[in-house]
Amino acid sequence: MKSEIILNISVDCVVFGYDIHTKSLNVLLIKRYLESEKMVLVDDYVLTGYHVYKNETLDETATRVLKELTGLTDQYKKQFKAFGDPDRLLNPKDLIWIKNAEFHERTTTVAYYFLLKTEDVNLKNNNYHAKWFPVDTLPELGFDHEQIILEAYEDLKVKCLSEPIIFKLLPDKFTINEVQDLYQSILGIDIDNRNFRRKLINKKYIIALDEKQVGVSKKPAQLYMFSKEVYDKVFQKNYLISI
Amino acid sequence: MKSEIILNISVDCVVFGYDIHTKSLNVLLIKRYLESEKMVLVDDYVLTGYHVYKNETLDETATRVLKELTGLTDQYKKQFKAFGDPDRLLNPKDLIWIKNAEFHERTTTVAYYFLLKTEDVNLKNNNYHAKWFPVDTLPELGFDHEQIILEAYEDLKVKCLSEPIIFKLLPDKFTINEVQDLYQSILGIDIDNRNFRRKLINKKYIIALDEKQVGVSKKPAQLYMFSKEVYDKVFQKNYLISI
DNA sequence: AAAATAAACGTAAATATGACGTTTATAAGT
DNA sequence: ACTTATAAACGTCATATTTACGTTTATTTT
Repeated sequence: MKSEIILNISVDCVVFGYDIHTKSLNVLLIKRYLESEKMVLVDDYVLTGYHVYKNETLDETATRVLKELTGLTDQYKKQFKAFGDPDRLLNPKDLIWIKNAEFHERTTTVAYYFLLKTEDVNLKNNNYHAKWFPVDTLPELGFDHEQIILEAYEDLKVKCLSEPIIFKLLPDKFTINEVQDLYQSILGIDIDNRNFRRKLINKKYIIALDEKQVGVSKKPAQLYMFSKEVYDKVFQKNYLISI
Repeated sequence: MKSEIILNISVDCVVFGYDIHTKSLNVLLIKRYLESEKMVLVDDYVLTGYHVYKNETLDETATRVLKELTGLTDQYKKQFKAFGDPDRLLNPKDLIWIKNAEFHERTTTVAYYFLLKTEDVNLKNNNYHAKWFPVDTLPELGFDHEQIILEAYEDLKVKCLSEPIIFKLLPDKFTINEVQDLYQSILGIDIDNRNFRRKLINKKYIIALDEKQVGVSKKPAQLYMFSKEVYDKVFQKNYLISI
């Protein structure tokens, strides 16, 4: 039996948003819907994604998908993995049926993650029932999207230890303790504040500002910024992290 | 003007092979050929790759492609990036023509790299004119394959500093100096032998064997092995490499 | 003015690193 | 049997980093 296969290529986006107030790392998810005449909602969540347009690069698709959902452009994004199992979009019960069909669709998705601040996203009037979920308490997810999120999260954990992407999740001006809270949220560990503080302040690319917190009800903390210029200069040499 | 687009999905494989004797990290390339009636060779090289079969996962395609070229199975492989620019397979001169065509093909490729020992590959009687090239002196490459190789190499450089993948490129029993030579080849740096030696020997997962080199014309070196079991135990805790 | 508290500073021991000098075991040559 | 050449292996010291804690300070609230 000869059976046709219809290939699709899509981009799925894991949008990580950090909430500096609740100190939680979240993922932005939308309600799954069936693509019939009307949008019929299903009772689980999925990542946002879309198929790749004709003259579009994969990066451009990812950027478009993020903009459509959040209105944001120019956010940190990283392509981290392609998912292409033949049956990745099917429920187990559909499998027997599909094996005998005359054709079936197959969608390979290239997965990206974005790093941004939850406060930068306005979820009012969005058409997707989009909602933030803490990365450690995800809802039921459609397709293979739970796996995609978990792999994105793993990549983020590793990457945040070797590159200064953490600062994409923080405001331009931040306190040392806010950085520590963020590391603790992402990695799920406790860090000694006194050692962390010393280590971070000693970095040349962490620059103390002439400014302190305002509107806090305790001793206001010193504000710092991250200098990408300094970072890039410093790290031209330091290839040998360990071995 | 309405124009059709034909989607293809392929897997391309960057096969890294380390030659312990010449101490060089190589990439296995084949001659590019035109898919007309007969195989017409072109004067540049490309990676091995193939389209993804109907019921195949991406990983399975990569495994199949490696086996077809080298006969090898069970080698370390890593999917590291998808390349999907709309015109990535075209020469610049084709671009004007294609923009007005009624349809054009577009191939998204999911790129993998493999780590293995050159000596494990038998290149006699291969149908692809396959040849090893040192990673720092690549020949002219077709399509966007030079970029793919360079990105694979970058990924390898970073990854070999944080994970023990280096040992996939060495025989089961190796000397300290062989490990040093390999790091130096990959990273393109010089490492102090005395410090490197101390550091490596202190790792719990580097295990001294009851064996020495044979057939060398100098003092024969102690042989060691890498223990994945010990490594996995040790690194359950050590999440915080730095920060 | 006192209390509460997060921010910020300090210290000493242990460990790791970087930059070197020295000794040793072996095969090959005499 | 001795010497030589050479890669392998070991040693040292100063400096830097990490770990595990204790203490002080600046600010707001009571």
